[in-house]
Amino acid sequence: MFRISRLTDYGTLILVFLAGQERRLCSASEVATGTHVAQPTAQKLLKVLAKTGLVESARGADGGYRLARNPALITTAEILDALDGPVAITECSTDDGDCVLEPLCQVGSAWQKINSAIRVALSDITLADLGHPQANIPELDLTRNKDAHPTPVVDH
Amino acid sequence: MFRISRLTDYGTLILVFLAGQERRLCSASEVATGTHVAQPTAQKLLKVLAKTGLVESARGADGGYRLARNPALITTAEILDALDGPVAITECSTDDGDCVLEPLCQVGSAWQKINSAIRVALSDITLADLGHPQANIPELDLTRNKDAHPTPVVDH
DNA sequence: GTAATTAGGACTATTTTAGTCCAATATAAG
DNA sequence: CTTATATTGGACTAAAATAGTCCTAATTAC
Repeated sequence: MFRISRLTDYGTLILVFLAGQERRLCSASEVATGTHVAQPTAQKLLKVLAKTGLVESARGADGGYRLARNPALITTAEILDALDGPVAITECSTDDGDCVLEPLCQVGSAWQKINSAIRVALSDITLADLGHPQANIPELDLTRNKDAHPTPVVDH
Repeated sequence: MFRISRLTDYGTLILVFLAGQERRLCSASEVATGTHVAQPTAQKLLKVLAKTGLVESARGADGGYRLARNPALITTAEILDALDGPVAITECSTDDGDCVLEPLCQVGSAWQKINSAIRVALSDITLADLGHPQANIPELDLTRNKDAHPTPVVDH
C-alpha cells in the first residue's frame, strides 16, 4: 500500500514539534534534539519546509524556525506535497492515429480519480489533528521502512 | 504525494487487460504482447497476482492466467495490497515509564487515520472502474517514475 | 569582528526497484 | 514415454532512489 518515506515521516514529526512550540523560534539543533532526528537531517528537512512555506525562518543569531500558520490551517495534503514532492502532471503525447498507449491512458485516468479521493481525505486532516491522535484501531504503518518509528497496535 | 511504483502500474494494466479477455486463459507472453510490458516483467507480475489470489493460473500446455473474480468484485485496495505489499502492522514496544517515542506514536496514530481514509476511497473503486475511465480533470500522475506511461492532461 | 544560525548545494553510502535469467514442475498432445 | 508449451520458484545484477552527511556562503544580534 502507499507508504510515506522516512524523511516525510521525520518532516511531519518536526512540524508537530513546532506546533507544540507555538510561535517560538526554534533552531535546527533544538528541533533535532526535541524530535530525536539527526541534526543534519533535521536541518535539511527544515530547509525544505521553509522553502515550501510551511514554516518561516529567521537567519542570524537568535534565528530559527517556526510554523508559518496555525496548525489547524495546515492540511496533511500540503505537508505531503511539500515533503514527498509537488504535483506533477505528465502530458500525454497523444498523436493522431493509432495510440499504442490507449490502455495506459485508461488506467492513468483512473489513477487520477483515486488520487482525487486521497487528496480529499488528506485535506480533511490537519497538523492539529496529527498532534492529537484519536483512539482509532491501528491499521497500517505508512512508513516504508520498518525501522522508522513504530506505530502502536491495539493490545487485546 | 503518494506514488505507485512502475511495477504496480504495469500490474494494474495487466489486470485491466485480463478483464478485457473475460474468462479466457492467456499465457504470460500473450499478456506481455497485449500490454506492451516486457515478457519477463509480465511473467513476474502474473506470478505475484496469482499468489495473491487476484488471478488464477493453469499450468502446462494450453495453460495461462485469467482473473479470479468478476472485475466489479476486485477493489483497487486489493490490487495495491497485492502489488505494493501487504498490510504490515508494526508493533510498538511501549514499555512502562518514559517513552521517548511518544511524539512518534502520536504521528503514527494519525497516519493510520489517514490510511483508513485512503483505504475507504480505494475500496470504492474496482477493476471494472479502472477499465472505464471517466472524464475527470486529471490531477496527478501517481506513477513514481516520469517515464512510466504518461497520463493525459486536459488540453484546453 | 565574533558567534550563532540559516541557505545552498554537493557528495556518498545504503536501500529499493526494475529487469532479467534459469532450473524445476505440470500438463496436453502425439 | 517423449516433446512442446507454459507456470512456479527463486536468484542475480544494473539502475534508480533514498538517507544521511558535510561544507561554504550569507545573514543577523551583540
